[in-house]
Amino acid sequence: MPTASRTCTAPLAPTPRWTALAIERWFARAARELPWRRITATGYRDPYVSLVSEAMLQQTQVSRVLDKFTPFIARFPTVHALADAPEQDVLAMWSGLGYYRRARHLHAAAKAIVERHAGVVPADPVELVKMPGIGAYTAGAVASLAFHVRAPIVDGNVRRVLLRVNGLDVDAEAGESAAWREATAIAESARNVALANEGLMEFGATICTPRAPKCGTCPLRSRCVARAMNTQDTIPRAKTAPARSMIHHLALLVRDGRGRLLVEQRPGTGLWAGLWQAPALELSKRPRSAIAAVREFADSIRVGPPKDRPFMILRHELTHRRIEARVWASERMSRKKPMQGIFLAPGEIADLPLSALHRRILLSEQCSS
DNA sequence: AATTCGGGGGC
DNA sequence: GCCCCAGAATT
Repeated sequence: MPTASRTCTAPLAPTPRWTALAIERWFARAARELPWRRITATGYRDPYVSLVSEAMLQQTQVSRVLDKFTPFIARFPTVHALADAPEQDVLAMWSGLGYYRRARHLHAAAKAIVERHAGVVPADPVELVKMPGIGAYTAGAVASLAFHVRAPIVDGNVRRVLLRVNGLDVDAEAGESAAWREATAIAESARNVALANEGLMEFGATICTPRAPKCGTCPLRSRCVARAMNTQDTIPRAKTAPARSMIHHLALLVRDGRGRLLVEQRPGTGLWAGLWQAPALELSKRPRSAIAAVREFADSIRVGPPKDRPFMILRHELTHRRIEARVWASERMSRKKPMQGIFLAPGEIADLPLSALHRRILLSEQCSS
């Protein structure tokens, strides 16, 4: 028996090869069936489908994307169909997913693929990353998952998994470059890079979760440094949250004689750029008198006076803002000064690109009428 | 390097 | 309430 027993030695981190093979083995058995994972006659998945799903999945959970993905592909089945579609149609199919810039970028990327690559999605991540809305992650994902190119990918899941397995007790930002180095080594040593890459993400989403990771059934636990040192719950370290500003919306619901609702389009930049909504006054402070403000607003857009009280108050939270919307029903429109604007019937409103906030406003008025 | 861009799930 | 999510572009 050795006299110098090792009682408190840090465990040895696994090699990239070991991690890749363990993840591949696990994923081959545990993969969820998702609509964008279907294999075509080529033996690989449709790269256009991969491109759409990866754009939708940016900062968006799988369960959210499931509702929107199939209708989107049905409406725009090919890269040509998407490239030829009006932007408003693309936004309408994206409505409710958030981060609408992604939809515009995806649309622009489809046009670029048609114009510069004869309508064929490139397999080279160096080419992919030149397209609007495609960064290092999405380029690597399309290249590796749809073409089996040995390109690395690091998303929030992969970063967390690799930091934990290697016991790097840092915050997510500090661990970014280390995660890319490790992901590169994994992609290069994997047996099947598509299985290894997608498996790492799935593993992070279902086993090595942000909170309460399932270490008891983890296929990596024999070699996981975080598990051995009981740091799995603190990796990656949290960062301080940004302050949130308050915005007050005073929205008006205006109907014409046929019961249609007035809508306006937001400016081309900033929050909910180019999306449609009920006409609204937006204030950075709570108004001294909301009713006075909304009366003045109604007069300025030439509609009849609002009722005395809002019929609905909605609260909506975004990452950097918190929005309180008070919604007034306006009385009839002024006949003397007929206002100009766009009125839409309920069925037509359903086809507009609307933020979740204004969808709630407009649809609830449709229901209450 | 820090901010902006949505919306919702999970605890 | 807080953190996070198959991130990317802009400042």
